[in-house]
Amino acid sequence: MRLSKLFGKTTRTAKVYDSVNATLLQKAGFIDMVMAGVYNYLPLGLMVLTKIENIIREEMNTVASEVLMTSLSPRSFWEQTQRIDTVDVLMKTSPANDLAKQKNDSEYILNPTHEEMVTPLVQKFVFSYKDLPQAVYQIQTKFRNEPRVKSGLMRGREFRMKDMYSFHASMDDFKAFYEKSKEVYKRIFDRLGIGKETVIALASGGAYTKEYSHEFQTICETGEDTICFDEETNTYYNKEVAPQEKKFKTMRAAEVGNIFPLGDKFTKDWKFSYTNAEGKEAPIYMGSYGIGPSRVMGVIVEKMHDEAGMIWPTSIAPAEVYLIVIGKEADTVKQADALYEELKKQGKSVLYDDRDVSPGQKFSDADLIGVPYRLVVSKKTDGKIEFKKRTGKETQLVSFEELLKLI
RNA sequence: CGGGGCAUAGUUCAGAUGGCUAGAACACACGGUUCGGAACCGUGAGGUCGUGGGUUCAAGUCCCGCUGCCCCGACCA
Repeated sequence: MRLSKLFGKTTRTAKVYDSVNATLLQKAGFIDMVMAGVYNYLPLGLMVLTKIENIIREEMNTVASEVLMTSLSPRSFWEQTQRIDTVDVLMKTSPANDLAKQKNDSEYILNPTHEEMVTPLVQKFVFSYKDLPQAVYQIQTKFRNEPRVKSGLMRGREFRMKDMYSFHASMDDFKAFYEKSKEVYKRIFDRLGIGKETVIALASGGAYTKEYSHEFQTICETGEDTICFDEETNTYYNKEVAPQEKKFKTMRAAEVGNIFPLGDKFTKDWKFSYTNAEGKEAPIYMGSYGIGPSRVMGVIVEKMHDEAGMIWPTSIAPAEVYLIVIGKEADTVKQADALYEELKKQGKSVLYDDRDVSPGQKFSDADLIGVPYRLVVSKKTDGKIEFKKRTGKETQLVSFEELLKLI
């Protein structure tokens, strides 16, 4: 798309935050803070978020069905599982006025997670062993009233989450699916460009199971978690559950995903069971599997940037190439316009910097926005195209055919 | 939830010890010059200094409450 037509702008006077992702994403016009931990996504930021979510979606579709559940839930659902008072990040609505108060109890929950929603939903369609297993997922906005938000997109009060829930007729079936989900998650993080630095760490399984849960932790200096690596057993632990030994190598990491066994906690609360092949009632076992796309976006900025700006992996960059035109001579503009159209025809996504601003600003913004390849067309390139990688220093003059081989 | 800091133009900020007819840069508008690393010159528009009280001849500046934001810690199915 043409930058002259794109809503949003880079700015020189952005506030410098402690976290790089909050600073750079706002400076580059990807996001806009509304209040602590709550951000608008502007076009460039939404492009990245959408690409992240689509990669997750493609991989999740291999093991589950996508649904979209509501953001609001009735208070009674949370009373059913007795989490109305124990989950302290719950955001509750207050009655709008006295009239609303008369009509109903007027208090709703803005869902921080969806076990309370998905269990009764699946219960409506599953009765027999023939209906199991089931796995559904959604990608949606979640609300958590965190006592302290911090670090830009890495911990907010409103954030994006992919959450999957699986339902099984037996523990064995659950375990097999749980292992399979790990493989799916690995593929997702590989495609997002952080696979090599993302490890699986054992973590607390929470209140409903004695087993460990598994966190997908991306090694990151500015992450909130500390993980420990046991070289003998080749195992990572979240520090919270690491055995009390001092032999571990510890490092900082950011939790980008978490999968955990739920046992029959929720299915029991909802009296959700099935009829087995012998005609007898049997318990249903559940698992829950999360990835935070907005947090992933923040973590990737934390890990991949330099003093000039962000450096996006190709798979989630807002575009593949950043095309700069310098000068207003008819020939130059014509060549740049034609190149833009040709690249689009070839299926390339292009940010075309056709703005009436100085060359210096275009170069600077290209680095800040951080798409993988930069192209320049000017009087100096003399009918050819200057090519440069965001991560490289040297430029080269190429023809259109040569360019297609490079990108 | 504890501790520290901050709140002034669209944005980022400067305004010691009270004297303000409140400034700068960036952004914006107009004119001109310029076109390979956030160009330059000129002109202009833009503010009830977060909010409610208080002290004072006088409050952006001092005191108290409230609200919001940033940072540290606790917390984080």
